[in-house]
Amino acid sequence: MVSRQNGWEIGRNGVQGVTGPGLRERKKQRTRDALLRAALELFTTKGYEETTVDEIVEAVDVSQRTFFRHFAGKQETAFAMQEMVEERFVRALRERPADEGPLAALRGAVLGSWDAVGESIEAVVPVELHMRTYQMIESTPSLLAVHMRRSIEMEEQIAGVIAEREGVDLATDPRPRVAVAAFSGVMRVTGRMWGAGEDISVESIRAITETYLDHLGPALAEDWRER
Amino acid sequence: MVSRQNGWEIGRNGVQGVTGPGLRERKKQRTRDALLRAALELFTTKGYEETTVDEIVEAVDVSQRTFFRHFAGKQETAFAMQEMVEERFVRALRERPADEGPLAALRGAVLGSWDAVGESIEAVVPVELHMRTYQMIESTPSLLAVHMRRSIEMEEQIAGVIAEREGVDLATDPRPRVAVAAFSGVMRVTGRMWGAGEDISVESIRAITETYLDHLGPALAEDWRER
DNA sequence: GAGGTTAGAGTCAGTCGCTGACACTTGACA
DNA sequence: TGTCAAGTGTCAGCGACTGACTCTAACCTC
Repeated sequence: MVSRQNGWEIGRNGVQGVTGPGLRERKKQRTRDALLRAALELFTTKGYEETTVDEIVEAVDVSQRTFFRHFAGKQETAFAMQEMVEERFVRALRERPADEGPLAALRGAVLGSWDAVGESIEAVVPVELHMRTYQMIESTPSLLAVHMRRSIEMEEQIAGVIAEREGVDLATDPRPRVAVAAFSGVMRVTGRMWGAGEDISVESIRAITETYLDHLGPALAEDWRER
Repeated sequence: MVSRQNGWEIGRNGVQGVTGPGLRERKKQRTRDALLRAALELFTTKGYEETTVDEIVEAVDVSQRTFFRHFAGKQETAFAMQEMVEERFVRALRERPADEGPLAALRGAVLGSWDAVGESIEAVVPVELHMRTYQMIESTPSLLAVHMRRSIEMEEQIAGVIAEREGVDLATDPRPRVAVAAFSGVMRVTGRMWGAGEDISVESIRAITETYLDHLGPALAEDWRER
């Protein structure tokens, strides 16, 4: 089956016209969410490498095969929430006022999406679990690796949005990619610094983000001594 | 055994005092180099994921266990050369004149180490094979992920060197990390652009590196329209 | 409401990356 | 020359993941 975003059957069953997802669909989603919660809970308590897929499926009481039908791999579960957040960020960036410069828009979008992160997430897993997951990713080498790759895939996407906003050609003008690369570099340091600290709150990472972005300009000045 | 960098036995056997590595050591090194060459050759011809460890050891005619005694994993073989290059870069950075600013020093070091890359490498594998390996890493998702993680580990190290050079405190001043993050971001875009092109030469990547670094300043200007 | 269709889940067997334990061979050194 | 141990081989086993097949129950049609 070509599963659509939400798998909604539109205007089919019954006389009501548009209905919600059917029982089958709901059951499927419930299984997926249960697997996800169980996985993240296990990862954050006993560690990612120390958690086997068998343990996850045992906690939800489904077969291993079912796990691999919902997720391409063990890793994918760790980034399921991350994916939602990133989607939100890109949308926020597209909606920034057109008169903002590239860096101002990026800054606005990232801070804005931190503010709104709670709502989208809580529907699937507790926000606190998501935050612990983020920290776990930062401190687990194999996940950190995937995290980095995902972030450069994001960079390409974001560079496209910036190029569009600024009306420049991505193929010939290196500035969108360079600006986004520098910005993302700072974002990554931010995440790492936050993960290394004790304060796991959303407010904390928001504050760190702001501080580090403020330093981007000065850091690139040629001589740091005469600031 | 605690294998040292080169495993040289100093001032032991015979009357000559300082001698080269013994027969055992040489044999070991030969096995390792053979495994490395075979692995990279297979990776670059039939693809990383499509190459099994069994195929590599078969090509060299040793047991699988031997492979895993020389390399922590299949991935490690893909980055063995990379490691040499990075070592060289850090050394080059430390040796930059003290009056250069942070970005100038980074730029000088990276361009300088591209120039010198050939010699260190050719001793183990043909430079052309190394270049193809680099391209393969860029185009293989799982390797790209590891590559990214390695590069942020490098960032931390480089930030330390920069902080030292500039006489600032890494613990309280975010500028070293921010500058290095921005610089590394650009370096990564550079590698990706090079990998996507057709020209696999060292000259090519050197030229791209220079071009992109030139754009770092302008790209961070607030308004691109009035440059 | 009966009956055919099919998506989702289970079972099983097998591949690949990787590790621990143990035995063997052969350089290294006294 | 004999002892020691580094480097290798063999074997058994774990964990992630896949393909092929079967079964169940939600579904859609009539």
